[in-house]
Amino acid sequence: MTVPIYVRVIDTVNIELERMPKYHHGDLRNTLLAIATELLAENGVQALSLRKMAQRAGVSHNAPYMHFPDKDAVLAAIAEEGFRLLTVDVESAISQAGDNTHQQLIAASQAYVNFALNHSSHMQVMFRSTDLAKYPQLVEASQSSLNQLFELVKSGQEQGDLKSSDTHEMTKAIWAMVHGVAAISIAYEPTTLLPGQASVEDVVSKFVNLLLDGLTA
Amino acid sequence: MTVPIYVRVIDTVNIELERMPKYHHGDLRNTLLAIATELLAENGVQALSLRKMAQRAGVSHNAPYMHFPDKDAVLAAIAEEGFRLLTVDVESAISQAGDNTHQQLIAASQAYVNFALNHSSHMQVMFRSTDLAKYPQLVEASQSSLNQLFELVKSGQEQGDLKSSDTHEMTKAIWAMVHGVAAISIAYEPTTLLPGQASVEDVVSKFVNLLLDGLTA
DNA sequence: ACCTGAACACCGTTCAAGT
DNA sequence: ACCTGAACACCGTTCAAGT
Repeated sequence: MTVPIYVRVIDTVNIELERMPKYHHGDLRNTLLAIATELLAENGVQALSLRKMAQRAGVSHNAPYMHFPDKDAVLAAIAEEGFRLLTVDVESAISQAGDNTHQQLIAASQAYVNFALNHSSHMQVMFRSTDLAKYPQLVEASQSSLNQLFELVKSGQEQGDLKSSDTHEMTKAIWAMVHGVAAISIAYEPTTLLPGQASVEDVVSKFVNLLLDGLTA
Repeated sequence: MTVPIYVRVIDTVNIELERMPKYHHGDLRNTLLAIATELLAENGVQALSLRKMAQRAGVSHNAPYMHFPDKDAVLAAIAEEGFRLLTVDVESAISQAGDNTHQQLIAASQAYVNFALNHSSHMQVMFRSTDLAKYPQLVEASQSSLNQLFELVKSGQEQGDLKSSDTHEMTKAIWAMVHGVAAISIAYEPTTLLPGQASVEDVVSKFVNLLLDGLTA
């Protein structure tokens, strides 16, 4: 008999259809964060709403409050994830560059700016001003990203490629320069910093070289 | 008879009270922008709403639409005003510094970062990503702010204080560095870039000097 | 514990209507 | 031309209630 089997299949499908949208989300928190990243890429930070996230996850509009105290906390979690993604990109760029300090610094900087341009909404969330005291994990994620650069600078100093002035200061000066390029490029189109037809990579490399070589005659 | 006079005074007051909140706003557009600046300083960019602006101006919640097509345009006008305020601050700092190029550059950079910290919400609006093609006046205001720095760099080059490489590139490299310091300081507390008890001015001066002197050994 | 539905106070924006 | 009031579709957040 094929009919009973057919019925049973339909039954299973119905159970799935009824249960999927309610309750049993294996990991709603991470699902929501993944959806947030999608929505950010699609419509920008302005259009990101908890209600839309919940809708796309197939849960009620206040299910997110089971996992986050408020929208601010969601944004902090998104930012945290952003720093991890950024760190991966930068790390990969560094390891693919040669063992030359200058090359590594430029590769890391280019990766940073490319990440900023390819995930500009995510970047805006990462550098939105917020109460850091409330989100220690966010601070940790951002610091570990910065630490990457610190190690690069330190080894550059040890190899005699960079001046031996304060490593932290030097690291932060590079970070500021590269972040400035990223922030301006996001807000004012990359062409604001480009002279003509140059690529973003060219500009980053030029600016970092200016920093390395100095401006004073 | 004093009674008629008394009555007439009340009458005038009533006319005032009835007419003030309707119609006759001399310059609602600028009133709204001034109120927006107030609200930004009070509650940050997140809490800035057209309806609140209108309420504080004493007009209906859609009176602003007589002067701006939408909220985006209001933000663009606020940004534009911000660049003008910034330009004034930087200009004043430059003129108060000595005639030494390095001193002037550092003074201008310190003024930039101080403006960013003292008007962080305004700064966020100025560097929010938007469709620049829609707001040519905003582009103009930001470019005139950048032009200030360009002139400084150019005269520094002419006096032999700065290398004679591309003036635009050099200008933008300085801008990126200083803006990076500002952006990071706004998002991650100034202390993120400060070593210990140093002042913002110290940090800016140190970073700009690193750029001027170069990092390469 | 995890999720829902109803409710609240707020948005930006549109539109017909008033002067 | 300039402004209003009512209305719409959206928010974030709270809360009592269901499993």
